[in-house]
Amino acid sequence: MEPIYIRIFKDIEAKILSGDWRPGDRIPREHDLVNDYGCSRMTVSKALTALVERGLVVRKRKTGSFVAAPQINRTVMDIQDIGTAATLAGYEHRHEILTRKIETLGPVEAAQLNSIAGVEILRIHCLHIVDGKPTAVERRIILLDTVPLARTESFVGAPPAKWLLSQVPWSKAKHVIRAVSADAATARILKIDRGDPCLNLIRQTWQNDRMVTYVEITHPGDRFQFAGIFHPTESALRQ
Amino acid sequence: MEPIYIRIFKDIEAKILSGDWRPGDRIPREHDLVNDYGCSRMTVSKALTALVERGLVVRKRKTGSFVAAPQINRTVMDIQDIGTAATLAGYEHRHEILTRKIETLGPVEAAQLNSIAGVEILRIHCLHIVDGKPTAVERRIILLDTVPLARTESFVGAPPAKWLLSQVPWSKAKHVIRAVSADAATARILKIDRGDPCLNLIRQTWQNDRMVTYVEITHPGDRFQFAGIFHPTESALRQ
DNA sequence: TAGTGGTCTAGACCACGGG
DNA sequence: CCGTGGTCTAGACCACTAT
Repeated sequence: MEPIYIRIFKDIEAKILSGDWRPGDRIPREHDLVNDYGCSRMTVSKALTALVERGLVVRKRKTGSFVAAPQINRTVMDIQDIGTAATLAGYEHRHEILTRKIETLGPVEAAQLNSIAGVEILRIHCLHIVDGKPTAVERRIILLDTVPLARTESFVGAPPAKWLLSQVPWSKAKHVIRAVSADAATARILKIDRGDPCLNLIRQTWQNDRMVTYVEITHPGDRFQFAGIFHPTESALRQ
Repeated sequence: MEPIYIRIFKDIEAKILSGDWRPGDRIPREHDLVNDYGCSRMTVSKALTALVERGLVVRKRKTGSFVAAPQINRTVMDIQDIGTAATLAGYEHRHEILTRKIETLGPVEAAQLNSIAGVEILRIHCLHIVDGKPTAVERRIILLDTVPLARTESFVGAPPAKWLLSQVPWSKAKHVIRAVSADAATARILKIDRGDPCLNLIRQTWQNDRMVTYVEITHPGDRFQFAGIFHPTESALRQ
């Protein structure tokens, strides 16, 4: 037996998606839905809350609930560490640490990262090999102040992304995706030609406003892509 | 006065983010939290539901609730139509329709799109100019069966993305982001060199399993990027 | 001021799943 | 079996805001 609040959710969602109720239209008051479905107001409220999360409805005190204005195109992308993605796709994955050194953060980089010059960092360069082919260069900075255990970690057993995930829960992440030309160093490492298009992912992670890590991952354009599917119903109801 | 369920949410979130409670650790039973906070079980449940959505907690019947395993790096990216993005960034935006013709979908393309050959489509090519510079080529297919009004729409007033959003609520979207080399046609339109790196976004949209549109948008690599910030607390609590 | 949603209670029964 | 979470009730008071 399907829960009542899911039935309410689906009914209203269908009305909106079919165009039967248009943006700006008023949705029945909670009290009316209580009567229609013969349930309590909490149950109606749970359905409406899910519809708000789904982005289909806006609720306003005193005035009522309405079909939301058409939304921007928002998508959820899983931006995984390369090893996990490769394993899921059924490929073998390994990594090589190219550089590993402890430095202090210079003023220029500190400004870029919105951090403080002079703090100790671990700088790591790492090559990822998937299915026998070089698939990504990872250039990473880890703030030793936030992650002291990184000082003695070799990253041979698990690549930095995976190791960090197991060490530090993160509370905020920022991503940028760009297309760039391979510079000479990158081309040499990835065994591609200089100037070839590359997909460039930058990720900066914080734990409670303390920066954890900054990483720039460069993929050959012909060997990698990001994909995201947005199934709004599922995400709103966790089904 | 902050709602109780938000206080509970924040307290547990802090325990997890600080590392005080580690992945796999058991969270107090709902009954215990009811005692701790002197509130009803529904209130506790609301907080825990939000923590599940946030990805910090998993709940299991009979066994209890636990700190979730470290999550993959999931981010929410706003993939907006170019006009909206440009306006938000404070730039002037205009578009030119390069091609607009009604066709039937060929078998090869139909297979690519997981659609049916022979259906009527509207094919549109469109150039986006932001801040006076060509910033994107848009190559789009609209299924006239799903969106019959497109047959007579000129797309002069509003670019296709914006017009579609106002016409058709979508229920599923799939995105792919790649880096590619500019081919000759694209390079000419965008006034860049052939082979220059380009950021390529593919979006396919459905309304209740009926395909609405397929679009491929190509940006010069040096004039566009995607950015996403994930503030999990805000998204889970809608604050 | 009055109508609407926002939150909350103090219970209840049920479904699931480990022992 | 029985402890846990999943859902639900029939109310209640409060906060906000359009009028």
